[in-house]
Amino acid sequence: MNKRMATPGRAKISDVAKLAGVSPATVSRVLSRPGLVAEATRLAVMNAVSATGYRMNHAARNLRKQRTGSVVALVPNLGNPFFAKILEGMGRELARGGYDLLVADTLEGEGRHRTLERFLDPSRADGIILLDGLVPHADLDQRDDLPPIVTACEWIEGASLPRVMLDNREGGRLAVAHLRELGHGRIGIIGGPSQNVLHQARLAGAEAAAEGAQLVSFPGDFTLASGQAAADLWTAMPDATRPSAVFAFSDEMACAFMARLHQRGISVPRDVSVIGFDDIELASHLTPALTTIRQPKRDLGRAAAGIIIDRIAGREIAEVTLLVPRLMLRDSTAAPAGPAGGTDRA
Amino acid sequence: MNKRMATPGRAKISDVAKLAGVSPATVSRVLSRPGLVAEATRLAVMNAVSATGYRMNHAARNLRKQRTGSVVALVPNLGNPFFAKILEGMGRELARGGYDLLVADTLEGEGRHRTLERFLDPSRADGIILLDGLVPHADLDQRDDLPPIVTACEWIEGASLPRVMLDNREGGRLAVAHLRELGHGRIGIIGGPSQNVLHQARLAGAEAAAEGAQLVSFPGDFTLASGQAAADLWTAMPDATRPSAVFAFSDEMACAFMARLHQRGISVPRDVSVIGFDDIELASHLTPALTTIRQPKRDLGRAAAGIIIDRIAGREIAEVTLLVPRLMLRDSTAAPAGPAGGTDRA
DNA sequence: AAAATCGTTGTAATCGATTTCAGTCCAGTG
DNA sequence: CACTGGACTGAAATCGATTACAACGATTTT
Repeated sequence: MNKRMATPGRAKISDVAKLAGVSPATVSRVLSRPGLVAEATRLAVMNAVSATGYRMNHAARNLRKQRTGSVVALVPNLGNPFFAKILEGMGRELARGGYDLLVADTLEGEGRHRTLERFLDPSRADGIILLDGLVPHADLDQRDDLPPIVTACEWIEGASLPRVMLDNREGGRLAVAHLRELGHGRIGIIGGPSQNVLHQARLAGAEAAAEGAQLVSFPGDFTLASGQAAADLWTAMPDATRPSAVFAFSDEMACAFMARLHQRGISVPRDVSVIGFDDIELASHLTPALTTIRQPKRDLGRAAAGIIIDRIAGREIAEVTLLVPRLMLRDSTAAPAGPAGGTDRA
Repeated sequence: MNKRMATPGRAKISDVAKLAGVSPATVSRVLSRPGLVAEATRLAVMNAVSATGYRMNHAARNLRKQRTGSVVALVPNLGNPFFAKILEGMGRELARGGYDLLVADTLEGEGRHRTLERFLDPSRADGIILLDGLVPHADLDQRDDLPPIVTACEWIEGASLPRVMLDNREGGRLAVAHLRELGHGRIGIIGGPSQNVLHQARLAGAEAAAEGAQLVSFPGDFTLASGQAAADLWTAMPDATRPSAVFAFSDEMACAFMARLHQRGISVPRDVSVIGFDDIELASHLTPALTTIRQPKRDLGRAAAGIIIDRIAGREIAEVTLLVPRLMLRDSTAAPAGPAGGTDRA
């Protein structure tokens, strides 16, 4: 029953103004700073607004105010469940700050560079949260024609952009220290691409904690497929060199690794211990429940959001924000079966 | 070494025009319809463009052209890995059509209604793909001030909006038919919220295929937690009424169900068969590999994208697009252990 | 030789909201 | 009574790109 503009388009601010018998300026004021307007006028305008079903035109407002009211998060791959909770935390925090969160996929490889260029634009977003470390170094930190940027989770080596991330090194250290404590002396690592910053940091931590233990590398790229492949490699190794425990740099790889081993009749953790990284929601619902290094994902998202908000507002911010990882002890790790009658030695 | 606007802002079209010695109109033409401009002029303009580092202002363009060049997908929960592949297919198809895909989370519950209202706006998106069925019926299909909308996966009962979705009824039928064929006579159903459209359709299919078999309902809401809870209920049932097979309406519930049973020493599929729904990427990497009903997720995304593109272009479109489900036979289902010495009866 | 046409370019209006600046009106003050 | 100041409102400029329209020279047509 509303008396809306039956016309093709929608009511604009001047229509509302006309109906209320005031100027467009006044309508604008009622909508953005009601305090400036006399009570009676305000009511008249409000009535006109609802009578016309008026809704602001974003393009016009953005053009005039030179801001968009939204922050864009660029992720390398929406398919990765790992990002889900991060984005959730981010969205909530941004909402509190009055921003909308929009997520775009950089579609790894292919159009990556192009997608990035398209969104790195102050006329599209007030700020950018970059969760993809594989962007061409570019001079992202020097160009003056970009909106504020913060990198989260991954980061870009060499660029001086603010970063929010897990202490990945410490995470790697925790995992290997745990396996060492259980008594494992030969530890497999299913890592990421070798130039990946997360890979490097976690590996550094792992090496630091290895001490006497030997680390054996399996190729990986964080995907299920590579976890499965690692399982085949592991199975094919001679007993002498085969690690008694494996540290996968993502829960997905750990999951696929375990599943493949199970298919081949190998039992986790009896025959081999497995520890993952991330603590995705599913990790505790796997068989066996996966021991892993937890990233506080919601906090990470929240932190990144907080920082981008501050940067947009021109406030000073921390260059690096490190969150602390935590070992989630579950059922996929155990002491190694003695190499030849092990347990009695204890 | 680029000679960029050193000034606070960026070069605008008039700066480029000045440098190239032409009018802004010509620059605009070079950028959008180069064919209209003489070769020499075109080159001069291109040079000026790269010399100034000019980049178009989206807000201005959107305002003038009355379009945004992007499509917004509204999902109820970014955390659900199920959406990942759908969004991926969607993004690619939209890119081919010249649109950007932006994803926003409706943040189930809380701000849902508000988020929706914010994005349902032609000045924000040229089209909306709604993956959340729980929006207030609203008169979404009748209002003339909204951009084109298509619902995908879920849909809104009663509204006459175009829909793209799996044939959920058929999916339910396939699952139960499979279990029947294996010889299960009492089948548990871990469903969704009872008013959920997916739940209803799948249940209808399940019932249609049940024939003599008895269906036993467990409460569920598609989450891991509810799958786990169902496992506890199942375990607590007396042998006489306990189903020998369970059909979960999501892979996540199936996964949590299996993991919990495993913890309690119950073996799948020996003691109970489990079938899921969705075929998320992880499904084949679970232990045991999960038998499930596959949704062609990428196709679904692609189809939804295609339809919104057509709607935006004003072309006629199909009101309902049904994709066909497929049974993915893996290791979590098997014939029931004979109620009392079963197998010999065959 | 005049007229019509084509290719190319510039002028200026336009999209819709915000905001500066300059009033107008009225109450309070000296 | 003239003046200051405050509360409120409107006129008009502005954000930056697009595009309808007009204009111009050069060529082709009649």
